[in-house]
Amino acid sequence: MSTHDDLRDIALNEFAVAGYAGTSLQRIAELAGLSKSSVLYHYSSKEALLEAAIGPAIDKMDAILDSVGKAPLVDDTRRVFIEQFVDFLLANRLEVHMFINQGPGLEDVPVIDRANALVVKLGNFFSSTVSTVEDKLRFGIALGGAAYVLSVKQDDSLEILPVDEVRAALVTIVSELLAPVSIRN
Amino acid sequence: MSTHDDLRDIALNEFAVAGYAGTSLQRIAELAGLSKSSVLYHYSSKEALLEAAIGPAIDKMDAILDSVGKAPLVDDTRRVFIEQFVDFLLANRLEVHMFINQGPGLEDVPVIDRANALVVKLGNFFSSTVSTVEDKLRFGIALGGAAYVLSVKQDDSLEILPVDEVRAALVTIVSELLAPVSIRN
DNA sequence: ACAGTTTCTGACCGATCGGTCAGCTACCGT
DNA sequence: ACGGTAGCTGACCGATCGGTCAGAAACTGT
Repeated sequence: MSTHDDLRDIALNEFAVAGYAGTSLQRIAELAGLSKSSVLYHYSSKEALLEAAIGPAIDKMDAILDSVGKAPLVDDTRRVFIEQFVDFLLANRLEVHMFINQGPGLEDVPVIDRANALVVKLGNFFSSTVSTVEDKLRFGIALGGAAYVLSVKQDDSLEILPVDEVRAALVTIVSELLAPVSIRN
Repeated sequence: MSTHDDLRDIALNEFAVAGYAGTSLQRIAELAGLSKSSVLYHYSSKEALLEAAIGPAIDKMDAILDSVGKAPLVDDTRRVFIEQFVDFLLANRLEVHMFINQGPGLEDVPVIDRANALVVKLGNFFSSTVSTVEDKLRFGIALGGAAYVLSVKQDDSLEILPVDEVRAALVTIVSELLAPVSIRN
């Protein structure tokens, strides 16, 4: 893998675990075995590094939302979307954990604005069909809960578990959480 | 309210939204209408401020866990514990959100070690009865999801909702997530 | 062998960080 | 009226922050 991509991966990992503000360019440089100057050669600023770290994931999720369209979630459409959603979470767990938990408090950063807009978009997507207090909470718990459980995955014994099993369990749980009232009983 | 308590509340709020590393003593001082020196008069260090902000909540949750004892969660015991748990989350949403999401990455800070130990203790508490992959995920989603949804509560329209309704919905959802397999069907 | 480009570096910059300290101000009991 | 203490402040400290810049080093095609 190229030095450029190495830096992006290292930065993403550090941003997710220590926070954007809590991660220094010096620290990233040390982890990459480079000098701070070299990091700034590959990325013109700390913000550019953040953009490279979480920007693509935001674009991907945006694409998923657009492809599903504005149609209400019923039957197969709902099941397919949830599977896409879970796959996205599995492939981009650190990114999601980042802009879920650091989105507020990092305002005035362009890429963070996109991230926050994405979360709002996700919320509107679900609340288009339901909007009771409980259903709002259900959506938030599914999103924040999945992001959390996948972000600490590496610390627990969960890391060595087969991905397929985790995916299946996640689909089950998220489906249960997001099931419309008409189906829930 | 006293200046001392004011500072603790302001710090907790800023730590939760901007992160511990992302919050400067200068910022806290400005929000309190004081100088940085005054902040350090009331609290001897930034770490002491963190301890005051989240320490009490950790002690409270510890007490709850101890009072329930090591008995497996069955029948009424389980229901009572979940209600206590939800009430704790509602009363300490910022604290929980903090040491859930900033626990890793803030090592070497004494009070954070206590927080991390608490999360592990919580995990063991639930996995004493069940330990399948799905059940581990269910616990994590309930904990991380509830912490997330309550921490962003203020941004959404959720803020003005009656507390009772939120509490009831949370109890329902958490119970559903943490229900043992024998009950789930 | 040489010129050109990419990669990388140390020295340096102003700003801000957490924290110390001497001293100012305001209120309190006597 | 006065000494003591609690609250608060600006000046200052060394360290670290993100970022700039001139140039060394390494690799390229010819």
